[in-house]
Amino acid sequence: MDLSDLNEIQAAAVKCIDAPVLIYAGAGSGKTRVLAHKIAFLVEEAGLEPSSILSVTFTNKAAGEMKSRVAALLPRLKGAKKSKMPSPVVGTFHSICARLLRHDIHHLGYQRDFVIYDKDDQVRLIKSVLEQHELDTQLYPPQYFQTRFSNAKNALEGGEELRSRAKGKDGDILATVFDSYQKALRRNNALDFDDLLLLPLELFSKHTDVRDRYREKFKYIMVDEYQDTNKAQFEFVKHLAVESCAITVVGDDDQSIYGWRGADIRNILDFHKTFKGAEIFKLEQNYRSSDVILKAAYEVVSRNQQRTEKKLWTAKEGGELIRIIVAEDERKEAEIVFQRIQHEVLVKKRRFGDLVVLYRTNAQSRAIEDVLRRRAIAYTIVGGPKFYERKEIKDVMAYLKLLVNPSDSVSLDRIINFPPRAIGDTSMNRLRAFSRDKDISLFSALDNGVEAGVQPKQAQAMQEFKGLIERYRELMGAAVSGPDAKGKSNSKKRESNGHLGVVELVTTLLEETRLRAYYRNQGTSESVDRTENIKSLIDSIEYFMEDDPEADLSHFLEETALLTDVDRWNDSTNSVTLMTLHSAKGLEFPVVIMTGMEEGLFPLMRTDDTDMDEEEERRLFYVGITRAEEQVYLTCAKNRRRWGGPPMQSALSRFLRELPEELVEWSTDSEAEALPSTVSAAARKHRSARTIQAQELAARAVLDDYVVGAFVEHKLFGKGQITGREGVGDRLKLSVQFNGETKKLVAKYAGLTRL
DNA sequence: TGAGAGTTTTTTTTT
DNA sequence: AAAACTCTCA
Repeated sequence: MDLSDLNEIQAAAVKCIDAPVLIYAGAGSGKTRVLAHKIAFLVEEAGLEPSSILSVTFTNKAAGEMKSRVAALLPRLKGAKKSKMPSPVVGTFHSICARLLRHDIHHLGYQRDFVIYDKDDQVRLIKSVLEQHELDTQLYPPQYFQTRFSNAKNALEGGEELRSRAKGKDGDILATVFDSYQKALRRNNALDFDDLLLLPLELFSKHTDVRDRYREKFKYIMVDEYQDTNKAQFEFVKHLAVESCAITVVGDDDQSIYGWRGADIRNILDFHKTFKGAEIFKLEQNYRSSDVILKAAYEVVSRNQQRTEKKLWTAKEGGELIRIIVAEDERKEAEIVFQRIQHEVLVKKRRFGDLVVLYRTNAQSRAIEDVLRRRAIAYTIVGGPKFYERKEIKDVMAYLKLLVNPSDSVSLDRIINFPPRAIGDTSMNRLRAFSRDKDISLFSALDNGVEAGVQPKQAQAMQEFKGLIERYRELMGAAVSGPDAKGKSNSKKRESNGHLGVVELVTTLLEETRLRAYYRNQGTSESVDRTENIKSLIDSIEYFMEDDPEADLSHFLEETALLTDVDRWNDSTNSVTLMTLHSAKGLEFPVVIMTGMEEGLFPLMRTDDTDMDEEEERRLFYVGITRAEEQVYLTCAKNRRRWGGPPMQSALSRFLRELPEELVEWSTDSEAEALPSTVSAAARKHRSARTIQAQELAARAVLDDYVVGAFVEHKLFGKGQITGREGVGDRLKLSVQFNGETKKLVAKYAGLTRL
């Protein structure tokens, strides 16, 4: 097989298939290329079936990339009909485990149509457990339990460890609540994120026949971003590969940034202990960044004590200096971000899609977003207020989840009285007590309202609701038997007629429940957004179904639960990307603008408890810088307000001082504004840049001054005032009020002059 | 029971 | 500053 695309070390790592392989792959060292080649190599040279190779990636997006790169390398994969030729199994730990459990979870006494609880669902469930134990949720915040439980599970610990780690009564409470929480999950036929990783382990150790089946199936295992695996993930890999030793893992301890999520750096450092005779390769040639960027990044990260020594190098020389810009406050900082975008696009002739703005916390995006919106810069936010976490979306999803799995009491709780059906807390509490007493699911208890001591009117409403859900379950083609029957009913028999397509089903359901109408009739500007969001949820269900006509509702639910924000990010739209440093891992951009470079914010310091992990913060900084190919900007604000309070003075981030002086260039926002009036060479350069900008502005109206309220002049209509705007770039339309008459004009062609 | 006013908390990063 | 939660009154 042709490995001429690879350098010597890369090729050696690909060809080494007789021993476990650990590849230290620095940022931008071409590890995806290596992994893709190795899969192709295993197929071509070792004769493995593609479907017998399991490749674990960090995001689903990376999985998609991996698949298409492998396909490009394997002509027979590419040419063949997709359905004919099985492709390698590529996905994240979570999605691979979910798929596995859909197959085999019945061995553990769960039903296959389990739903996945996100953090919000978990907290709700914990809250109801706390109430059941009559614990004050003020004194015992559900959030806290959620974190503790998740950490415990990630470390493969349970109630006992929780008990012994905490002192005294707290330990008992933790253990008790944990126990009830687990039981509640099981009753609801639900798994939380951590269970997705844990249950396969339980399955493998209790049912070795199942484990052996998977060992047989997966003849070779590859794991990317190995430095970010936690204990459960490590055990999963170990189960499958410890005997065969047919495994390659790729990682970079300098890019380990998920310690807080249970990622265990020892997994990479102790790899050779678990997998005997491991071969280690270090990829140190970087194909992404300029020499300046690499040197700066190394200077910073090499201060860390806990790391294996490696130093990236590049064949490129020199590069643009790193620019640090100090702003007065976060508003000015956002202005600077805008100016730099403007500069890069107009002067350096870059596309908007070449730029990324990074920050430590999601909350920082707002100030930047405000300015970019005002300035009509097309931007895309990755993460932040997440679509699938919006209230209205969760409401609709709760209906869908309940259709798939009526045992899901968290979803039931959420929607039983939404839109209002006159079933309040009192009634529900009675019903809950009743269902616990009789040990039946909350859903089936809906029939027994009167028996549970609920008022007749409410009891009837409950029955009606149950009838509604059941009717739609039938329309959907689900087994009619209900939740308490054992889950041998297979989902795949909806060829039979009388069943609605998923989209029709959802639309009708939303009409009948009047949920959409509820939001539509609120009449607030917010409710307009919410209605829109519901619409786009339906659209995305439609797309999903078009993509995979075989899929059903539970597939859709699974996908939405496991997709990350980066997965949903469409990098082909030509717009500036805004995201957190964590989300940026694995990505690259010509220009990186890192904001909020202040002590306390980055490195981030929590005001209350535990002190920060300085080394991890530094690695995060390293990850940020090494995303850049050519240019890095670092900005900070001297004063910043955090959550509404008065502006607080902040000191420059220590990381700024750790950069070698000769590689950086400092300026402040006031200097930046003053530049054109001075006479230095740099300033002249800058001024000519401004001139170009002005011309470009008029011609392209991409970066414009057409703010609402501005006064403009039109050749024909004369003087007017801008009253509204829609669209961006060439499609920017302005509403302009001229002398009593309002006109809508396409900015590009209107030839307006700002007054 | 339901709506609206008033109060408190939140923010670290994410599967 | 916004969302989530609690309280009060009809």
